Amino acid sequence: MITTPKYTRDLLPAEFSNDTSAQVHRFQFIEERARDLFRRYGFKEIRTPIFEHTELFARGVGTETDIVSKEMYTWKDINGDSLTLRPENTASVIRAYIQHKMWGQAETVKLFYVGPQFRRERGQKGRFRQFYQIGAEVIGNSDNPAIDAECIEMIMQLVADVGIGNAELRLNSVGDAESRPRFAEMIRRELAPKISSMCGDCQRRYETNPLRILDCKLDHEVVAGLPSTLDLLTDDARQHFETVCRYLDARGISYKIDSRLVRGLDYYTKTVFEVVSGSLGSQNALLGGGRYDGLSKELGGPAAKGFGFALGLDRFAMTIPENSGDQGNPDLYIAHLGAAAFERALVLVQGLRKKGIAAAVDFETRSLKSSMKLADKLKARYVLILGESELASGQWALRSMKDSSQSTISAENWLEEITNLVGAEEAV
RNA sequence: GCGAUAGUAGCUCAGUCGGUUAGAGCGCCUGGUUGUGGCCCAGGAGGUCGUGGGUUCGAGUCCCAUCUUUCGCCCCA
Repeated sequence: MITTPKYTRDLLPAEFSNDTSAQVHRFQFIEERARDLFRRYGFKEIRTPIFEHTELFARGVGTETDIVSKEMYTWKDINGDSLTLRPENTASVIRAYIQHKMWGQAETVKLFYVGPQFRRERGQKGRFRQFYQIGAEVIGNSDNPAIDAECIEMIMQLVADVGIGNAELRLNSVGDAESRPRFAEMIRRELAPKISSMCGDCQRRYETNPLRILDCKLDHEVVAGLPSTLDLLTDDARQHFETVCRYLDARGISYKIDSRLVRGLDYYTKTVFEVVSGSLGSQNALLGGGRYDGLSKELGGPAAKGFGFALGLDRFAMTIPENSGDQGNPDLYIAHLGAAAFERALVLVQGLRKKGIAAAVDFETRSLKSSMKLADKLKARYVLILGESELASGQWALRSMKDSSQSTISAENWLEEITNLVGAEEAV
């Protein structure tokens, strides 16, 4: 039997999946809520290729990151190009911003994306080799803290809209280009006497990227003893961060400042944040993001500033309440008896579907009993019973599966009567 | 890449010390008299016990290998 590749999975309709966190209607529900928010906040959708030139991610994400150094699906195309399945989407969006010279059209560009990303990681709860992200980016001349605050506001609104209650927002600033060397210098100075006893990763990071040591879980006691990097921010970066905090306060958005929060992508500057949920297990980040003022230039574009975030749809789907989303069951099922009724039913569903009603009909003619069973299994809200006596009398029976009540539909006015009854409740 | 778990029916699982035709619940199909779902009752279909090798008179059960799952480390969404 051919199955899904390692650590990938099918997202299925609810009736085919016991694993609620892999049911498509939950993903659709989250996407719908997100799209509605993006519309209100003025974000337009962008769809970038699922693969790009490898160089884009190497330069954009950073060669020192885990993602680029060991998690990318990279292959050589026939013409010799090195191509890579996108491990994240921000670099692609910035690439598109540059390629299409968007800065010439609008001072501030607001884009969002929805789609699969690929990283060759070992699977685990909430982590897959093909996973889905929704993200948004604000790109332009301005690095006004109001942008940071508005994006965070929007994303926290989404968290609330989909019904996630126990999420915590963590906030930090990783500083600007001038702050970074101060962090590194401080960390090297403080850790010089202790580094030989720290873990292998930290010893390597000590040389290559000292900031990442803050992320270490093994030597967290040593890390906890370090001075806060927030004290080392340049005036500009500090002021920016304080303003973001003030703007969030004004909106009534609560957050926890975590000076050890370091993100694994190299492009972040100043504001970084993530939202975690206690109910996720070890991979507890629901979403993450921040500011990346150097990325456009790094990729050969203008010196545009940027702010963005990505949320893990798979993890959202695990966290939203049990009954979220509409499984798409029929509004009405037609139980037909006999050849004449069957042919009539085929035309009736066409009319109902044109009116926006989810009408179902079985292609086999069967007993009324098994038709009713099927309607029950399909979770149809109503059953229209169409048999010989109904056709003869012009009085059709419409049964509510919820309360077992039955009413009569007249053959002359059937479409209106049914739409009124079935469609009216639909709107509720 | 490292560590740990598990793999028996569509699903969730039981299966004793190695010993006859491998079980249960749920689901599915059929029936319980005329054209009415759920509840109940009866019957039925469905399994190379992940795969390959080995030990043995005999392997779902023991050994080795391999694949896959899940969870943790790492890292991220």
